[in-house]
Amino acid sequence: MRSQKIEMILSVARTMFGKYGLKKTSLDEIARLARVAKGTIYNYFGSKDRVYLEVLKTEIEEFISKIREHIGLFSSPEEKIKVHITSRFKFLKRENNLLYIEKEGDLLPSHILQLKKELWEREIELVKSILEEGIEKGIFCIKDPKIVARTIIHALKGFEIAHPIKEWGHELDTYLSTFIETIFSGIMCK
Amino acid sequence: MRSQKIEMILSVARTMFGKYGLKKTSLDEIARLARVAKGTIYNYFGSKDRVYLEVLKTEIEEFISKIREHIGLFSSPEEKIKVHITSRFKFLKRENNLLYIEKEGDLLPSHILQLKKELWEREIELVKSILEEGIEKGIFCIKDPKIVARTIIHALKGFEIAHPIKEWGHELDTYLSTFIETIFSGIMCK
Amino acid sequence: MRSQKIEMILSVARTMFGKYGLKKTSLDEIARLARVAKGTIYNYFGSKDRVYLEVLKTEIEEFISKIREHIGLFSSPEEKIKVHITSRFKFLKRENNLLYIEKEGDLLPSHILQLKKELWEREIELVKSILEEGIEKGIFCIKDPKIVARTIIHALKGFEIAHPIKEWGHELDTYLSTFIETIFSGIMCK
Amino acid sequence: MRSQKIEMILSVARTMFGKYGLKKTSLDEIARLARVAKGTIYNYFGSKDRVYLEVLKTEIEEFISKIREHIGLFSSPEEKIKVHITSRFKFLKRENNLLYIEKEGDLLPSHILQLKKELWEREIELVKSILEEGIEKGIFCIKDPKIVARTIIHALKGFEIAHPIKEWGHELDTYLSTFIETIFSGIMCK
DNA sequence: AATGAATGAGGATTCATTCAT
DNA sequence: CATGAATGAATCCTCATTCAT
Repeated sequence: MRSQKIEMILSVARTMFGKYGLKKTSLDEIARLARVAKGTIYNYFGSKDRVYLEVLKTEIEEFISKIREHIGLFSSPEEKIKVHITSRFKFLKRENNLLYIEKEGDLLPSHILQLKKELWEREIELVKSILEEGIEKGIFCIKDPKIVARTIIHALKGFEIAHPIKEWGHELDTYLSTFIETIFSGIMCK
Repeated sequence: MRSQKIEMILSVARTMFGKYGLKKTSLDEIARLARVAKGTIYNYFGSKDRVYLEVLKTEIEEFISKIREHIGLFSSPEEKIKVHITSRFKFLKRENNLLYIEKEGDLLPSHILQLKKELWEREIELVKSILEEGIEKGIFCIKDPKIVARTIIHALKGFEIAHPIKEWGHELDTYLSTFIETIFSGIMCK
Repeated sequence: MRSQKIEMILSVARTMFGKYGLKKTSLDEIARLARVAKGTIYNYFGSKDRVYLEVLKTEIEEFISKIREHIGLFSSPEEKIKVHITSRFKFLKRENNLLYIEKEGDLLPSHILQLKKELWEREIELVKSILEEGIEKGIFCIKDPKIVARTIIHALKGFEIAHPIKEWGHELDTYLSTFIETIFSGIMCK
Repeated sequence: MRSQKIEMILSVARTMFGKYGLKKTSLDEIARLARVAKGTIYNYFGSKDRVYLEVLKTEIEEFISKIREHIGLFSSPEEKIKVHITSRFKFLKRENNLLYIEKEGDLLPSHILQLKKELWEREIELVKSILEEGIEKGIFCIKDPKIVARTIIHALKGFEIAHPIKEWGHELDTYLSTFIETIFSGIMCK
């Protein structure tokens, strides 16, 4: 059971990192808003990076489990893919999201970048397994499910880059529909 | 005609920004390598951001015109799309590239992010026009060329994120082939 | 009888202070390695300095008694002086030694510096008494045994400064021989 | 020609480093007393260490040249040695001296320690050359002038350790006389 | 007696920007 | 035009010490 102070620190950190990123968020500010001494943060986490890492890890696990949960509600591979995509964006729509695109680019320490990359691989694996299920059932007709999975995830990530969360309204839904449709027309058996 | 000093500054800035990003490049260093006084840079550009902006603008124009040039060599829409994709990556493979994904993420001032976003829109427009040409010629069978264009560009950008330039070797070619194939199987008329 | 915790703290402190010095050793680290809470150290010692003081005192007593013990094995003043010198260096060669030169220089609190100074005076007294014994026996011909004692001790300390322990190999032995010889040719009766 | 600011910084730095040592002197304080911005110090020196280094270098050169100068006034080797010793202490008696013993012990960066060690070697060489001169002239009867030189310098350094400058009054003179005498009785030909 | 959470002052370093010459 | 000296705010991190439990 984590102390209230830790929770407070993590909560503030999540907000600040989400809003301003690792570099532009200072521990001074986190400490001030969390009403703790800066030293306290160091007692718990040891470094700024570690605070970021902790927040990020939590967020990643939430992200993956949320998607899995939603997917679990459906049995047809088509539905699963659709739900994956919509769940994904629903999650990313949350304010101040650390997973939302590459908020920091190259400026993140390598072990943090690594963590992010691992997340994408997990997501790709998830999609791949759905595709394979679809292939077995004779619904999807594609040669390389891994590459198609990658294409899908990449396209979704690319979309994030081009469009800041704030602008996501109806346009997003329209886009997603057409996107999903396009994808399916490429992978469904004729 | 820009003075030789300006050219020198921009040239050095391009290299440094490309290598280390906006935040991690100091004007001190640019001034030193360009063999001018820091004050001189301020005389010409007024701020660090403006220097970055200038470099970025140049690069964007180069990027677009390079792609256009390559596309112009072909007449079939399919070829044009393929060439667009390959030209794109060939350009981004160049060392110290400011356009390569979001090297800086949120750390870039908003008017610079704006500029980048405009670039992607221009690129999407480019692809869209090719798609429309294909539709007219009865080669492509899709409803909304704008969204498909977006999907293509986004997927390409997503790929950049997941794979640092350095890792681009044969894998890139394989990926691109499959990617192109997948895309085409989705948009070509049956 | 000191509690086991105190012994543990002192033991760890000795190692750490010996390795890294007063300034560069943190109580956090001592507490961690001694498997006690930092507060416990404060309960027993009151401050970091006092911990250092305690360790130093122990070491000083060991140093002096070791030398006395070795000297006691010989009866001729010449031998005693030689043995003093060699015992001295043998002791200082031990890893993580608090007495080895001025590991901390001015950074030590004045009452600790005082303690160190007292040690040297005790050592000088020791040598002086040997010299006096030699004078009585007609072996040493010197006017002021106190100053000669001082010279000897000082020269030995000066040697420590110029040559870090790690470099002590054969060179040390050669140096010591010549040093002893030089000293003796100055103090022995012709 | 160094600017007035640089001179001011170095002057303040010399005083502060001399009084409190490298670790315990903050650049904040140097900047404040020198009436410059901290950044200015970094413009000139790049780091705290470099400031210390600069001060130390100056002091070393002064030290050596002062001794040489005084020695030059005498022609007999005996006098030269005596003058070396007294000049040495006269110099070290100056307030806030960086050369006075090992003010910082192990806490100095290695390249600074190196510089200090080089100084002692230079001083030993100086004494050695005087001893050799004395041997040629048939005044000194010793086998290894290098080791004897070392012994002399070491003994002098050892003395510094045991006795803080402040306590140097008459005692110093008495000590030096006896010390010199003892040394000479050991090295002069019978 | 023992703990360990919490503090907060202190210090080195970086760098965009200004401005007098 | 060009310079480059000077600034000072901003930021991360350390650690001895206190104190409520």
